[in-house]
Amino acid sequence: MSSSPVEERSRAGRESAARVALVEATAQIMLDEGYAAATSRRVAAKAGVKSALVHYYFPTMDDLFVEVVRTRAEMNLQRQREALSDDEPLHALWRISSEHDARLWMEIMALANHRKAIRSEIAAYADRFRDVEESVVTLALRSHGADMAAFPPVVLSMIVAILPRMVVLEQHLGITRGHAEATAFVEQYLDRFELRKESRSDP
Amino acid sequence: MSSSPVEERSRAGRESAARVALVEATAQIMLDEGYAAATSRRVAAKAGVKSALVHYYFPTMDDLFVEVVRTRAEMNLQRQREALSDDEPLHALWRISSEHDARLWMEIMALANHRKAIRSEIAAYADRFRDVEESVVTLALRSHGADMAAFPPVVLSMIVAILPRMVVLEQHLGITRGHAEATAFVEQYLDRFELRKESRSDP
DNA sequence: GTCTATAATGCGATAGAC
DNA sequence: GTCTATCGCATTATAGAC
Repeated sequence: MSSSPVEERSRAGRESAARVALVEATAQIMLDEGYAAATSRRVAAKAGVKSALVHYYFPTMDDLFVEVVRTRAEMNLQRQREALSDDEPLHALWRISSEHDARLWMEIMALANHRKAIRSEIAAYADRFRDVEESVVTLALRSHGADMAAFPPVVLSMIVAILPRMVVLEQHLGITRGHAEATAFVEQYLDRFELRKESRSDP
Repeated sequence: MSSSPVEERSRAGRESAARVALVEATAQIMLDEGYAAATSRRVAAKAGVKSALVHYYFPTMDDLFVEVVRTRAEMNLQRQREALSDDEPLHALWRISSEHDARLWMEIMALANHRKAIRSEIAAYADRFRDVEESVVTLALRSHGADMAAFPPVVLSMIVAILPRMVVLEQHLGITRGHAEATAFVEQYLDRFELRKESRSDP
């Protein structure tokens, strides 16, 4: 290991500048031009290194894609953790979904449809993510004595997770119909289960 | 034109056997292996012709992809039209969404994210599709005197359209959490607005 | 309308120098 | 750890025979 003092805390060279740059460049190209455009030569150029280095860090391109999924999954789970300590975790989760880079995840899902390694990675992530979502929603509903048989928390959490992502995707395609109504509808339901009376326009 | 008597009714050679086979082969490869695998050579091989013929019918690969989108869009709009004459059009639309090839549309959307020609094509289709969905839902709600301000038809129609597609996609990725509950939830709402009392388990 | 042949480019991956 | 150089193959697209 040729770690300088500054790098010493990084885990076994997994965070060398070039490696991190390659993963980030790959995500960026996938987002901008699609997963098919993320070739070893293109990501190397964007990261400012030569393409042979891609194969030094990631023997196959699949290894690189898996690392992109892992990295972005951890980023999102971290954002989710932060949302839990929000005053209104339900609203915070909804906001995460909206800000979420839905378009990158669409690329990742399309990729996962045809690559086993990525499929397992994304499935594991989705399970962890939905775990947290469901428990937050369950808590919110319970504290309002909602009828959870008629309105299962996991369903509300799926709608809260999926609808805003779909709106983002559609907007990029030039589709806008129903978006305003869908957003208003979900927010109205969130308010119903998580509105701190003393905090709205009347502090 | 060298049309045989049988082919005479087809519009200006746009439906030659080879051309149709190429479009179908492309859709199949996109579904099975992703849009990146749909190369001129691969689709030609699958259609049983030589790759130069692909470029005879479709000067660029984008032209071919656009034709796939057009063809599948027309197929789905036709299925939708048939659903309208169903005894329970709301349930029929829900069924279409479920049977819908969500995975192919995911590929098409990923492709559309980065290719302008395909983007316009899919936007036009989505608008026509959602048009019909919305009016069917509006009719169903109105005939039950539902509160449409609190429950906008376009939102219900989005949920009815998106949720089952998402379930299909996730299932293929190995995610199952919440699927049964989501399905049951939507069906319960459909039944509420479109249940012919005399037809259920008591004919 | 369909083919053979080919040009020009880009790809993933590896060997080996430094 | 990063580079140069290269192998072998696939890609889109075109030219031109039939």
